[in-house]
Amino acid sequence: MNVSLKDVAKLAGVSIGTASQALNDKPCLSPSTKERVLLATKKLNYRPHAIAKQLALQRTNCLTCFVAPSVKTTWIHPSSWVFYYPIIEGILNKVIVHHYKLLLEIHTVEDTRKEMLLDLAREKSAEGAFFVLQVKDDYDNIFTLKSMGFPIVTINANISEKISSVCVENIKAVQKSVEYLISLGHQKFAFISGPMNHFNSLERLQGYKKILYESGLKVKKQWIVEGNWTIESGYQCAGRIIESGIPTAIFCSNDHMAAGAMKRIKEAGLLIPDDISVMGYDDSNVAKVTTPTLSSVRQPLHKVGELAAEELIRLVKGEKPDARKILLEAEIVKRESCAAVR
Amino acid sequence: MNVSLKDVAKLAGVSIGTASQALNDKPCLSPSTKERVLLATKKLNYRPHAIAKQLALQRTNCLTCFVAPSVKTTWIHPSSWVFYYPIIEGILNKVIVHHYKLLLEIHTVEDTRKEMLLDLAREKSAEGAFFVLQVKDDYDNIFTLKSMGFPIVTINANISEKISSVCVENIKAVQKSVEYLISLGHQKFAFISGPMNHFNSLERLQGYKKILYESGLKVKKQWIVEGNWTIESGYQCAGRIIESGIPTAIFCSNDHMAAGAMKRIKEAGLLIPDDISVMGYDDSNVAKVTTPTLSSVRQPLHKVGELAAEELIRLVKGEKPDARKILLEAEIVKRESCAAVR
DNA sequence: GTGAAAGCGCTAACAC
DNA sequence: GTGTTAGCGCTTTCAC
Repeated sequence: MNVSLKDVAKLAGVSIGTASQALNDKPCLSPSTKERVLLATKKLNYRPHAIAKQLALQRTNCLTCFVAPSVKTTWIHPSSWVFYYPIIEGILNKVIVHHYKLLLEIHTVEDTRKEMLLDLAREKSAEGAFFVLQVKDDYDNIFTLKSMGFPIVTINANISEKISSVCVENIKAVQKSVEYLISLGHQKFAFISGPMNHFNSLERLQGYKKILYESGLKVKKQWIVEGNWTIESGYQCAGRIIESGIPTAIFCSNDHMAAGAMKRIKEAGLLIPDDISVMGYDDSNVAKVTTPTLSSVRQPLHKVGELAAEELIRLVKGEKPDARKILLEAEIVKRESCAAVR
Repeated sequence: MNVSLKDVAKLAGVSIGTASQALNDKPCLSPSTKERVLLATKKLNYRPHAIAKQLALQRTNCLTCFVAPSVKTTWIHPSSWVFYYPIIEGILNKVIVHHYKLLLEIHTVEDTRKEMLLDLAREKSAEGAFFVLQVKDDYDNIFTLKSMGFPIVTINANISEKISSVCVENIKAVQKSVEYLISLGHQKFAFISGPMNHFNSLERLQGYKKILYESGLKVKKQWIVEGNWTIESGYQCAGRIIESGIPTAIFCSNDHMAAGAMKRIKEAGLLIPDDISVMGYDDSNVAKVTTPTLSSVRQPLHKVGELAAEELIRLVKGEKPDARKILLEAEIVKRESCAAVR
């Protein structure tokens, strides 16, 4: 049933070693025998046994993408998919042109602390790994993995100078957003954050504080509230903000929370953008269907995945294994939810 | 650097064969030697070389998920992610408990027609494959793959009696939705479809026609229009419907098109649900943030993935390789966009 | 119980 | 140019 190199060699009337050379385009082979082997290959519909080849060559042509959401009690929330999926797609897009395959693993953050993680390097089933990180945590095992010589690229977080990473400049993006709102005359800002242990949340908040400070505007503590990325939490957060007075603009750390906030704002009898401007983040489809449509921040997530893939493949191939810190810029997408302050 | 079984054996003072037995819990081994081997394993931080093991055992513990979107000119559209992602997550969830790994591949439909597809069986790097199918097409290569004895489960399409599949009952779901609308007094229905070469589109349309026919309502041809799943296309389609008169209810084949349709309806000065009720499909986040919120159809996509994984693993293990056709039921999620006809 | 040896399917170094 | 052979790291059969 299964045709092996031996069968091909026999049919072509050559030795198995010669057959191997013919298939791998080695020089020093008479064109005629090469042709005979290739013909036999066709006839028998032969395809090399991937595993045997991997063992002989000591390379698997396989990378793994390790997605570590926050606590994975049940399923990853849709507000996170919109973040993960384009990245994975970008990775896949590049990985395939370099003839690599991609394993996908979704684990909890806790799992990265387990001994298991080091098996990635010891089992040798993948040649390198992407870590899509969300939660600020102790990533000692990833450092260890790296120090074992295992090629790694972290995505959405730079956890060490020695480990390559690809991220979007959250801080800058938020600064640009707030600057845009300031240019519309806004001075009273509120901020709805994601969970405070998430890289993205922390950086976005940092950017927010920074630009407000630099612009000489005061940061009102009651107007910084923490949600959990969901629509519902956005709704709650907006409620808490309103209790402490009415800002003229609310920056939300993602579109889902922004949508929830908009609902709450409307229920309070306030108009968007007339009374309050709202800004989201992610430029997801949600931003396009709210009423009014939501201004947001578009991150080049496909590009993040593509660059991460190119970087990891570079590391795997062993070219100058110096770590790179790749930063991409996001862009503001202006829609109806932001307007000049009255 | 790399510790192999040989090193473990040497440290434990046994032969390599014995070491292997100890690690694999074979009987007929004195507890004392077994313990010595295990101790050496710990000391050396040994982990078996995955590829070598695979070659010896002739099994890879690896499955592949082949996602075949329609034409993949650029990137998969967000309206499709909301469909793919939960399925993949469900697969992953089950696959991992059976100690399998998952390869992810995204290709075009055309790719499934290429000889390359058969390499899946010949290269032996994966033991089985999921095919997430969207487009009605000629899937001869998948049949061939199956006939080569390669375990396969198709998702979202049943392309052969002989190939196991897991699907959601589109027809029934649409029937339930329309029945719900009929119970609200609606009689004048319009239908916004996805691309007519997509399995889901065809089945949903079929369900629509069936229930209207069975209910003695007439199917107005101008009120069946084809979109492409996007918000924009929903907007266009609604426009075309309105040109031929005003129905009291519009069924949309996904939430994104429904959101687009709602926008167009409002622009025409009509009220939702007062003048027109709108129903979506997918129960995505989009449905929760439109104004009014959108009634929709929730598919158990995680479950689809989980069942597909269990089925494929069953096939891989060779238990009764008879094909199964697994059908799951969707449920209606009632929100504000549907109301009794005035 | 344990060790020796063959074999999984391929590549690569080295004779001829 | 081509064939032979020794691995790659593991499992498993079969003597001892």
